[in-house]
Amino acid sequence: MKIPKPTIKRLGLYYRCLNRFKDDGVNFVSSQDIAERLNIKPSQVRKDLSYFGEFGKRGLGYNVKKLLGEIADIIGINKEWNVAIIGAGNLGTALANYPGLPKHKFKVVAIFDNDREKVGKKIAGITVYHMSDLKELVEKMNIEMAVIAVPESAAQLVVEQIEETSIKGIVNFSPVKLRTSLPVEDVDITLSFETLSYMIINRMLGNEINE
Amino acid sequence: MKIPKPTIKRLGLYYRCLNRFKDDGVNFVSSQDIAERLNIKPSQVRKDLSYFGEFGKRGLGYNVKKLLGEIADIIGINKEWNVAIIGAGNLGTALANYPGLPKHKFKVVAIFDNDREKVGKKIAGITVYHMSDLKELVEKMNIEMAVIAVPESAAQLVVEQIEETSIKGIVNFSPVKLRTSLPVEDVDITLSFETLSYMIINRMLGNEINE
DNA sequence: TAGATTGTTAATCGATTAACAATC
DNA sequence: TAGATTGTTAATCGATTAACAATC
Repeated sequence: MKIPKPTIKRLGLYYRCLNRFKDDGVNFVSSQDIAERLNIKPSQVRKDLSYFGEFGKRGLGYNVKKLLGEIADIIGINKEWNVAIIGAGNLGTALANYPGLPKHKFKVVAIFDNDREKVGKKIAGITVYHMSDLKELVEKMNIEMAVIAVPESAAQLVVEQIEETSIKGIVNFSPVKLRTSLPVEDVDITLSFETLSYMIINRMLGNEINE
Repeated sequence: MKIPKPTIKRLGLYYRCLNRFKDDGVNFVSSQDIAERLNIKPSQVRKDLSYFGEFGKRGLGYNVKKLLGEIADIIGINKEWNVAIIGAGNLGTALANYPGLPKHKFKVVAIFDNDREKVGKKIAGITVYHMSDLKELVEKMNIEMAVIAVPESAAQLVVEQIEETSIKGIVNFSPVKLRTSLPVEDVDITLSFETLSYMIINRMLGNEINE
């Protein structure tokens, strides 16, 4: 079955939201409860979940812990992912230090850079290796995801080096459309600033904006 | 008129793409040329632009420099935006150092933090101030955008402090749905990793994925 | 003029929402 | 059983795409 991309994004949001409920000691939630917190419609929640199975009990709602497990299975965060950061600059350093990643089962196990000066150093306790060792270490360390945190000019080249390895997907922080057959998630920071810029201006002009 | 949100995002992509054409010395491009580079349909490009005016010449295409100017006007990057980063941790530091922001007219002019240890220091040449000075400095420095780069637990509190000032919009790096009437752009890093996780697993399972 | 490409309308596609029978 | 809430279908809404007359 064809699953809408927005549904996948929301699954991540449901997961987070359910964790809050769990922390609050809540055992059962309704689609209504979830929807309220996320500012969406209850039927959206039920529809999204229904793509993957029947997780609720009519009249009762969803068992929080059980649903957390189901969603973790669906999005694949029931296991730990080994991640390599490519680029030991500011962004790479920030991501290596970012506590949100290990907290969510994404473990940065290696950093790669082309600068021999940086190789051998440690960032957030993680060793920086030279790009030429990428293939070897990906196999050895069982790395499945790569983060592209290099300048725009180097991004496509890095992709080609990644494709030589068994890495299965890329989170791309560079503002370039990558040419690759691997799955890519773009995190486009300047685009977010530009969108905000548009929203501010048009709010000031009193124009209508969608969502 | 109601403009689709995806249209705004694409406007930013067109802008980038046109800059590449300009750098290559190209003077006129067709919707086809732009669409090819971005992997979308030419009619999408024309439709997006048509929300805002008639910028092309039939039979000829679009004047690259003129269209760059038009898009800059639309998304509001014909002027420089003064930006404050809230949170002088790793992420805040990375953003302060990120060359993509000033390059795109977003100038980080101040960093704010609650930690007295950090106040007075400089990051990427930008002074770190104490949160209690936010309101005063926002007025003095004419700051219009805030970047939330604080831990999840502090995010909503920061929003309330921002709302006391004349700041007009927020780029939010914390994984929390902010309650505010200001325009917010969320940059949800862990959600991107989770989406990639889903895509990898389902590609391996041979499932269909949308887009 | 002939060829090319726009701007726009209408058709299609996909995602969200309302409604409700099923059932805990 | 009565009340609540699911899972799912059908209706609606919104965004993308194809098609083509207008026109450079």
